[in-house]
Amino acid sequence: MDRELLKGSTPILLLSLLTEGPMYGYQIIETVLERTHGAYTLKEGALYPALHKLEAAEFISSYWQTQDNGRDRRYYAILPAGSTFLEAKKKQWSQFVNMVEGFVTPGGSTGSKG
Amino acid sequence: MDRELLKGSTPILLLSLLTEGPMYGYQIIETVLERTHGAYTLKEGALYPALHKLEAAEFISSYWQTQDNGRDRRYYAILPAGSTFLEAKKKQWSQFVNMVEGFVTPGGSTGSKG
DNA sequence: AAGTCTACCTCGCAAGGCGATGGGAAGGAA
DNA sequence: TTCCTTCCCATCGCCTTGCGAGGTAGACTT
Repeated sequence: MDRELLKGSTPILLLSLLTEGPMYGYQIIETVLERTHGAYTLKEGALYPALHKLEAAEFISSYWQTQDNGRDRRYYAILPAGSTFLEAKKKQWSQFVNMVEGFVTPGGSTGSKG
Repeated sequence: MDRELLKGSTPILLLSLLTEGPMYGYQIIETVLERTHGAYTLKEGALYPALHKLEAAEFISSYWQTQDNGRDRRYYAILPAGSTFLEAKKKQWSQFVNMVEGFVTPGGSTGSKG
């Protein structure tokens, strides 16, 4: 997986994931790993800064939760503003994909959805 | 258009464009502008370094050509190695798109093509 | 006690796009 | 001639983002 391709798409990934419910960092990494069948390992050095940035922008919120074994985990949950932002990002995403595909397959569908 | 999304996709754009025939820098900028109906302006600060890098990697070659009016233009043409590279990049691209879409639409098609 | 797993986080680096800036030639207007 | 616009090339510093490496620490296993 080309890392450069990832740049800018991490917020979409994170926000989409959190739409399904609150998750904690380590869980996010594992989930991404599972769903991509090991193809993409979200790195901690990318995840945590991204999460913090999203929280600073008030697109997500976090709270610590203690497990039965006494360990604490920091959960992240999406906020309404985050959902709005996600929708906008999704539109940008499909426009972007359509644009690239338009060049890759000039004869094909330039795409009218989005 | 989110610039961060662009990172890493410029070589695909450039190589795809050059597959249609040799082009010069200014022409590439104009073509992208036209085809995206003004949505995406390929910046010179992104274009030329990318072109030079592609040439250094021997994926494209360049030659100066004098016009009727005496002005010189630097044309870029794709090389066989560039075509091979493009195909690999395209595969990466669709895998990447599939991955992101898999998260954006968890219930939808996780995608089996690519 | 040592090792492993979970779970958090930060730092320095590299890569790539952007805005700014600059050089220079052709062509038309004043 | 001078000025402006268009065409055409290119570089530089800045910013953002992902990555590898490193650090902290509690719980459980050996």
